Amino acid sequence: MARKYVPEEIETKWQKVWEDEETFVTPNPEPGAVPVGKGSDATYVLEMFPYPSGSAHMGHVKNYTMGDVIARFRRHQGQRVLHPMGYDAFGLNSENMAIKTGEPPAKFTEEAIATINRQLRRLGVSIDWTREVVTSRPEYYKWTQWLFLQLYKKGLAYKKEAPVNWCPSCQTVLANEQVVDGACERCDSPVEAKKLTQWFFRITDYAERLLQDFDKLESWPERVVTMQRNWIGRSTGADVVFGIVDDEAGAAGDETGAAREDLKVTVFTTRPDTLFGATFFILAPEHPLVEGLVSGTSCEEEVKRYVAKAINTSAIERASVEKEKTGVFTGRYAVNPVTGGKIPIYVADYVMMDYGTGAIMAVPGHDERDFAFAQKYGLEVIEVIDTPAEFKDADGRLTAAYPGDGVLVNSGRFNGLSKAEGIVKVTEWLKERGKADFAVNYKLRDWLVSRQRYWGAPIPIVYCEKCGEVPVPHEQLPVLLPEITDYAPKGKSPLAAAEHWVNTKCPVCGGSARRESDTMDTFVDSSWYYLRYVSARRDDVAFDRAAVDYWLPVDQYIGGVEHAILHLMYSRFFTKVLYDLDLVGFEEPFRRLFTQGMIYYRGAKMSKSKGNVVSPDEMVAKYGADSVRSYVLFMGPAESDAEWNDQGVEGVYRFLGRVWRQVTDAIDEGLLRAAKTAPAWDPAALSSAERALLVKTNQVIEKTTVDIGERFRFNTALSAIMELSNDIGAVRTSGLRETPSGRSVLAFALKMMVRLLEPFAPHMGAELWGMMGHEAVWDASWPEADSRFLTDETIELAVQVNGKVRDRVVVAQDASAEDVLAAVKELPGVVKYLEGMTLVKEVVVPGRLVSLVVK
RNA sequence: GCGGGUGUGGCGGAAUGGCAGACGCGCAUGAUUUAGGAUCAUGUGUCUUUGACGUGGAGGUUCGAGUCCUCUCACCCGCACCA
Repeated sequence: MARKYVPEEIETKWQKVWEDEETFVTPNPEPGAVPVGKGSDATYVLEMFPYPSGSAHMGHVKNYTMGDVIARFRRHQGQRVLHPMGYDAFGLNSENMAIKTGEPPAKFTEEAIATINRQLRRLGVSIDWTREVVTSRPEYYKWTQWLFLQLYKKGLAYKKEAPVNWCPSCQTVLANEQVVDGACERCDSPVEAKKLTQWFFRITDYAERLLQDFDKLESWPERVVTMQRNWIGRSTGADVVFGIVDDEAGAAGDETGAAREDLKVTVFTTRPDTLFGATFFILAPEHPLVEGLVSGTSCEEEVKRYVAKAINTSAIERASVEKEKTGVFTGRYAVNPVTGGKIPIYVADYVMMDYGTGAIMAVPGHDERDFAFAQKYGLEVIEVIDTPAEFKDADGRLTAAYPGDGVLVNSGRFNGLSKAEGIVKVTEWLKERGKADFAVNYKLRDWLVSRQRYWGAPIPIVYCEKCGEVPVPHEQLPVLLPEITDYAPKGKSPLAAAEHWVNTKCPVCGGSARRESDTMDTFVDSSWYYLRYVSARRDDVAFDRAAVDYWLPVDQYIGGVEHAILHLMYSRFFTKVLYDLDLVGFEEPFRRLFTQGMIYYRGAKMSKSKGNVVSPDEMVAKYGADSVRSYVLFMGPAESDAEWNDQGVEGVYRFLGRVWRQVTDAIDEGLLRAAKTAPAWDPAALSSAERALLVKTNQVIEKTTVDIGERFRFNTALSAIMELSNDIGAVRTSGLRETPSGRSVLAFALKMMVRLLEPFAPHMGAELWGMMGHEAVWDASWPEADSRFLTDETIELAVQVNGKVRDRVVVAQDASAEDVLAAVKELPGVVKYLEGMTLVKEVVVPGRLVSLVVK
């Protein structure tokens, strides 16, 4: 008697089998057993590892299911698949819990890991758990610290004073990500800028390679590449040196004025061609020259007041484009290096200290911002690029800045050049005179990695009274996090208060020393975890080179687009550094990247505060893992956002129930007792109904293979399998089961349906495949479509006359165009439209349609 | 402002330049059932229905356009005084 479909029963059964038999454990090849380099049989499928806050959500379910479908599919194709899992376990969630409760963050972290671990196993994700990594455990962060030291030795990790985000209420430094609209994410107080000495990684050294190596990627979403490109923000132009002179009256600055004539300020500009139109000069309020320039002048008071105000204005407010431009005159002048003319120097907060040199030449005629400033302060505007009339008033004066292309005018010897020529010629002319050079500028800043936080990897540096800054030697790693009781930050890292830990001995001279008390940004942990998986249990190396060479780079990386910039760019940077250190043999870690869309519910992103969360646990309990897995991929294209629909998951559950019944009923009828291998059908001996089902089955094999393997269109793969199920259902009452060949076709269709569905619904796949008398569906090779049965013998073509479908014609699949046309011209629906007309064109699209044009 | 993307039934969505709406949800009718649920069958873009119209809008290319080109509107995402 057919068993009822009880997902929980079969799912827990197979999950236990997979666990007990270590089905998905994939060891590294024995040393020497494989050729050096990436294994031709090796595939690395990786999903971004979760941050363990509480429990897994539907986004995780989608992410890990997608990876699992691909991993299972590749295994069926004969690949050895590395499909590991781990936890990005350092970070603020557990730390904030610790601050609130006084209990150690490790406790919350490990609890969350246990929960997510259980959830992933309950979903039947085929993971090699022997490779699990947890970034907050000493056996992992030992190697994070080791990597820090590799960068340190290369001069890529360094300290400098830098402004950071400071929350006065929480008494702590915040990461940029924790600053939301200029306010603290946790308490909403406005964030202040504070100068602190911080550790940085010199990612700017790699800016050019990070841009160039996009060419080395096989398949990344264009928008991710674009976002990174914009973030790196390369622009080309020139550094131009301006001299500074005293004001003509010389009243206030007489005594020091002489010295200032030698003073030089460099600006970066993308438009050296407009230099003749530079009518004033601006310094950022934070520019180091400002104070000296104005000291003792009549402008001093006003400038100092302005600077103080600008520095106290929040970054968000100051960066607002809508804000009216403001500035103050310094009483000093710069010398335009091409005209020799004196131009006034202003201080204005629309010039930022952290881009370029913090000083600009202002060309109001051809820069909108400079134009607005010139208007407000009555400064001269000169047209130096021939400007279209719509930018001018009746007198020919500019009414708006013209930033476009044009011919140079009012520019002396350079008149008549194009914008592009002007950029080159003006720079070259100045370069010969030592006043400029070609320059490239990036928006990318060095990566600030120190955090004044407890729950992170300690930076492995000690400060010795005698030897200064000393890296912790390899043998002394890991620098363990000390156990403390008060996790609340008080302006510096909670670690700084752990005196017994901070006080240590200098590794060089043995004298008394103090440990660095800052910890590393958690993005450091996640920038190399994909390497650790290959050697997760090794305690003598971070990763084994031969194993890395065999498995990496990652063939398919899958995750959310929210990591488009930070995580993905930091990982690319790390890989390049490791390549330069000859620790890995490739420069890009992720060959193919897939960014999945988010799951919404009731019109919004799921969140606990909105109370619109769909719990994976509840859904799995109600419908089973197979249904939840299948539904998250059936919702729509995996890369698009999609809205969770309670009835949608029910529909998929019904579909799986139908598959279950179709197969179990067939087994009860003895239909599947047929031979275990596919019979070699004789095309000529098949009835049309048999052939139709056989063709459908082969078409679905073909489509599913392409949809999973090449297109990542899981929704259409599932649709196709549903169609197959519908067709199987439709022959239930037909005569198909009355003949041996009919029964064998039906049995074949049922088997293929189970096989094709298995990556999505692996438990049902294992159960039904077993009930059919086979073993270990997860090891079976992927079905291949039989090209003899991909099309039917006859096909129906639509017949168009002047673009409108007027009739249909059934012809042999391989009929010639002549035969088709001859048949078409007999059709009553066509004859009607041909009468009294002249046939001017005939188009036959094989397998599609026929199109006739008449006049 | 700059960059990227998306617009198709009541809903999610499908469609190498070739019969728009596959598949699923929902809905309707029927069968089964004491009833409900489940299951099965049939139907389901719109309209003034012998036919016409339909993929945000307007043009264009083509025998043929959701798909390619030009312009335009709406929404979403990223960056944003980047010199």
